[in-house]
Amino acid sequence: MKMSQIYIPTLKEKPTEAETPSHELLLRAGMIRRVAAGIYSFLPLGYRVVRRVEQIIREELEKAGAQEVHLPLLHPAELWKESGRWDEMGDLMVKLKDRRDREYCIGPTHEEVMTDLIRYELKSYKDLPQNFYQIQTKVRDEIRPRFGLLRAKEFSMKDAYSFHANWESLDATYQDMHKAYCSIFQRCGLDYRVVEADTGPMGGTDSHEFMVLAETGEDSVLFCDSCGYAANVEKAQSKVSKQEEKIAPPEKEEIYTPGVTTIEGLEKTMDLPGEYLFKSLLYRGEKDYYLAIVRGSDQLNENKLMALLGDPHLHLAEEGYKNLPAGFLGPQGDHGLKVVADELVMEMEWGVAGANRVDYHVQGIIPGEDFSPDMIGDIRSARHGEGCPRCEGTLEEIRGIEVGHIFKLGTKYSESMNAHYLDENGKAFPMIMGCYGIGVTRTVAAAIEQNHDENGIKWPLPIAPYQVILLTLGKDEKVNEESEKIYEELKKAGVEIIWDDRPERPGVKFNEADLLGIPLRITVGRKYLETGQLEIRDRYNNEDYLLEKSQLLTWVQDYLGEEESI
RNA sequence: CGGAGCGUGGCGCAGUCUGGAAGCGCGCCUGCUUUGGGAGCAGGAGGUCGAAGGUUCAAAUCCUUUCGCUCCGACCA
Repeated sequence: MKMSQIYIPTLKEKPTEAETPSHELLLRAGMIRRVAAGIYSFLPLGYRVVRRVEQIIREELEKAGAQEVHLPLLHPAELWKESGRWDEMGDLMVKLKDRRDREYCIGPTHEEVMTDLIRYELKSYKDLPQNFYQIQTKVRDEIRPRFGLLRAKEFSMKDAYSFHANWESLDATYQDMHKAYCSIFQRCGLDYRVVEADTGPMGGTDSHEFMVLAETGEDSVLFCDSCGYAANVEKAQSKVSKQEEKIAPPEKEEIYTPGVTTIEGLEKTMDLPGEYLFKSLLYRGEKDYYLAIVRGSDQLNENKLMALLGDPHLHLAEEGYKNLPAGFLGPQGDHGLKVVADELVMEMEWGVAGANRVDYHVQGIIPGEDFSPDMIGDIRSARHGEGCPRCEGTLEEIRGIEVGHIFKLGTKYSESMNAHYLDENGKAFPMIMGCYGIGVTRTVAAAIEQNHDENGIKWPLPIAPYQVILLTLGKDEKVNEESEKIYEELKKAGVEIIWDDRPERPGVKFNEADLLGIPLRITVGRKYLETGQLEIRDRYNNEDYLLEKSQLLTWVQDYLGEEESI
C-alpha cells in the first residue's frame, strides 16, 4: 500500500480526551476516532490491527475444535426474562422497543441466545460436546466508559459457549480453551498472566482471567514468585500474621469518642494498631441486612462477601438501619443484624468496636464471647507482601488488563432455560456449559499499553497493521525509482509493506513512522545513492542496521520468520 | 448516582470576571524557497461561540432552562 493512497490522519498534539497511552496513540496515529462517549470508529490502519487479532483468534479456536457462528445483536426480552437476567443485569443492558412495543435489548453477552439456539435440536448425549464461538460487537451501558478502547460502551468481543453431558467433558474443553487462549496471547506478542478469578455475576464454578501486564491496568493481580500462584485481588487468598505485638486486654468499658467515625481516627484516638479494631460495615442484601466485620487493618472484599452469603445483590447500606448510628457500629449487643465475620477477626484476642450509640466505642470486646457471628469466612482482601496461600513465598501485586476470561458455567443457564439432553437411558438432564471471552478491541489497546515509548506505538509484529514501512526521502527521481523497486520486490515476496511515497519532509516521515509503530523501517535517500547501503531500523529496540540492497529480501524474510516462530 | 470542571474553525486553546468588529498556535488550500528527525515567507479557505428562551440599542460574555463531554468518588458505615 502506498501511504499517499491510505487515509491516516495523524495528530501532532495530544487530544484532551486521552487519559492513557493507548487512547492517546490510537487517536494520534489516526487509527480510531471517537463518535460519542465510549463509542469509536476504526480507521483503515486501526481496523487492520483488529483483523489481525481476529485472525489469530480464529486460527487458534478452530485448532481447538470450536465452530464459528454469528448471533444477533438485537435480542428479544423474553429470552432474558427466561434466564432471569432481564432484571438482574439492570442498567448494564441497553433496552429498547420496536414500533409494536415489543421489548428488546442489545446483547451485552450471548448466553441466552446461544442456549436458545441449540436447546430445541441438540437433544442427545451423542451430539455432545459442542463448542461454538463468534466475534461480535457487544454493547454495555458502562457506568463510566473511559480510557478509549479499554473500557468502551461498544466493543468487539470473541465469545464462545460449550455444551456438555458431564463435568469431565467440560473440564477437557475448558483445558483446550485455556491452552488456545495461551497460544492466542502469545502469538499476539503480549506479556500476560493467567490468574484465578472470581466468577462474579456470570455464575459458575472455576474461572480464569488472562491479564496483559501493564502499569495502567485497571485490575490488580497478586502472584507468588516461588509457586506460580496468581489470582485477581477480588479472589486472592493469603497467609497473614496474627496480632503481633501483644497488648493486654483492658476492662470492657465504653469510651467517649466524639466524632470519631473512621478507622484512621480511631487508631489515633485509642492509640491502637488496626489489628485491635473491629471494622463494622452494614450491607443490605436482597432480603436481609448484614453487619460485616473485618479487622481495622484489613479491607473488606465485597466479592468474597457476596460469594459467602450467596447474595449477588449486596451493597453498602447507605440509608442506615433502624436507629443504629453510622460510624459507631459494633458486632456486639442486641441489634438484630446478621453478623458475618472474617476468619482473622475470630483470632483477635480482643478489640475496640463501635458501641452502637453515637460518639461511643467499646474496648475489650472479645470475639466468641461478646459476640458470636452467624457466619465466619474469608471476606478480606489479600495484599502485597502477605504470604502465599499455597507455599512459603510472598505475594506480589502487579497491574494488569483483563483481555480474556473463561468460566465453567455449569447448569445455570441450561436449567433456567430448559436446555436438556437425553442420556443413554433416555433420561433428561440440563447440559453443562462453559463460556469463554476475549475482548478483541481491548486486546488491541492493551498491546499498546504494554508496547510504546515517548515517540509512539511499538506494535508486536504479529498484530502490526503492516510489517515494514519504506521511507523515501527527497525528490530525487533516482531515489524514487530505487524505492519503487524495493517496494515491488518486497510486496511480491508477500511482505506486508506500506510505502511512504508522500512529498513530505524527512522529519515528518521519521516522526510519523515512529508514531505508527510499524516494526521495520527502511530508509531510502541520498545516502543510499552515495553509499549503496540501506538503513533499517527495528522499531521495537530502536536498533539500526545497514544492508546491501541484494541482502535486503533475505534479511527481512529472516526477521519476519524468526519473530513468527517464537 | 454524588462531587468538580469543560463546551469558541478538523485538533489544542485565549477571549467570558468588567456586554461594544470572533482571535492565536497546529492542521488544511495556492505560490515560491527548502528537503536526513514534525521547515520559511506570502496569500487564502474554514466558526449557528453546544442548544433553546430571556435581559439589552447591542450577548461568546449577564439570567433561566436544557443537552453533551471529561475528571474524581461510589468498601472505612
